[in-house]
Amino acid sequence: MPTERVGKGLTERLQAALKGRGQRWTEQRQIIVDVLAASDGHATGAELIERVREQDPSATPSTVYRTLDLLEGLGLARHHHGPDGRETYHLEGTAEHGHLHCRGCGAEKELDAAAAAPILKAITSATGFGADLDHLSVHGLCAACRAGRLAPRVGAGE
Amino acid sequence: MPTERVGKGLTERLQAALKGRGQRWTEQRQIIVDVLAASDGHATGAELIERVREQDPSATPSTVYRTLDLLEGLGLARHHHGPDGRETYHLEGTAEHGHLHCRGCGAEKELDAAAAAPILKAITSATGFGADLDHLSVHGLCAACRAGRLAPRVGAGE
DNA sequence: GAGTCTATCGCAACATGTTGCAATAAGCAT
DNA sequence: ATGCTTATTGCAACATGTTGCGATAGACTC
Repeated sequence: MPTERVGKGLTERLQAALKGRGQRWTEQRQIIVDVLAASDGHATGAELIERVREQDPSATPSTVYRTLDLLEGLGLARHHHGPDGRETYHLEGTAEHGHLHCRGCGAEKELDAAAAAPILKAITSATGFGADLDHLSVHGLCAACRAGRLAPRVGAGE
Repeated sequence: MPTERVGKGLTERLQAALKGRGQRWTEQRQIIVDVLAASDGHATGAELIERVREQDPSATPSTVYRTLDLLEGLGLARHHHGPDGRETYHLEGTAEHGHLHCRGCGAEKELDAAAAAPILKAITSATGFGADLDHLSVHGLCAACRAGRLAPRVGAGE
C-alpha cells in the first residue's frame, strides 16, 4: 500500500531540518526525495532527472541537482563518482559503503563497512589519512576475472 | 636547452607503436604529447586543450580527447578522476601512483607504490579484488586535518 | 611524383553538470 | 486574507566530455 516509499519519517525530518535553517519545503523537493527513495540502489543524475520529470515535466536539471546538493548538505543523501566520472546518488538510508568496479567484467560490487575496516585501517597506517568509505571507489579486477584471465592482455596480435 | 621536454625516446616509441598498428603520426599528436610531457604533474582535459591550442589554435577538443584515449590505449598515458569527477591525465613516465584528497584542507597527495602496497594487500584480502593503483583515489581527512580538527563539525550553530 | 586507401581532423550536435539572473511563490507578519 | 521578504524555480548560457560524419591529408604503391 505504500504510495510513498519514503515513509513519513524522512519527509518530516527533512521539513523540520529545512525550517530550522530558514529554507522551504516544496513540491519538487518532495518529488525528488520520493524518486531517490524509490531508486533504492544508486541512480545517476540523468536518471533521477528523467524520473522526476515523469512526475513533474516542468522540473529542470538545475533544480534537481541543486536539491541533491541540498540533501547532501543535510546529510540525507550522498553521491560518489562511478568509473567514468558520472555521478551516482543514493539516500542516506543505505548503509555507508564503498564501491568496487571490475574492469574485466564490468561488475560493480558494494563494499560494506565490515569488509572495508581492514582497508581503511591500512590506509590510515600507510598515509595518516582517515578515508571516507562513501567516497572510496576501487577500480581493478575482481577475483573471478583475475582467476579467469586466460586471454593474455593486449600484446602483439591485438 | 630542451625545446621539447619529451626527448626523442618517447616520440619515436610512439611513432613505432602507431606504425605497427596501421595508425598515423601527426602534428597534433606530437603537440599533445609535448604538452602532456610539459605538464609533468597532472592536467585536466580542459587545461590540456588550452595548452594545445596555444601551439595550434585549430585543435579541437575532440581531437585532444581522442588522442588522449589513443595514448591510454598504447599505455603511454593514464587518467583518473579527481574529487569532483573531472578527468586528470598524466604521462606514463610518472610512476604508478594513487591519489589522496583531503576534504579538510583540500590538499592532494600522491600515494606511491611502496606506501600503497599494504593497502592493496588489504583490498585483495578483504574483497578478492586486484586494485589498480592508478585508479585509486581516496577521499578523506589527512593526518594534519584530523589532528587539527579543533573546530567542531557542522552541528547546531552552523 | 601521382594515385589510392583510410586514419585522423574539424565541425556540429549531443550528454551531463554548473551557474547567474529575473520571475515565482513559500512562509511569516499583520 | 493581504502583503512582504527572500528562498527556490526555470531559463539560458556555459563548462567539460563524447560521438557521428564528411573533408582532409598521412603513408604506401606504382
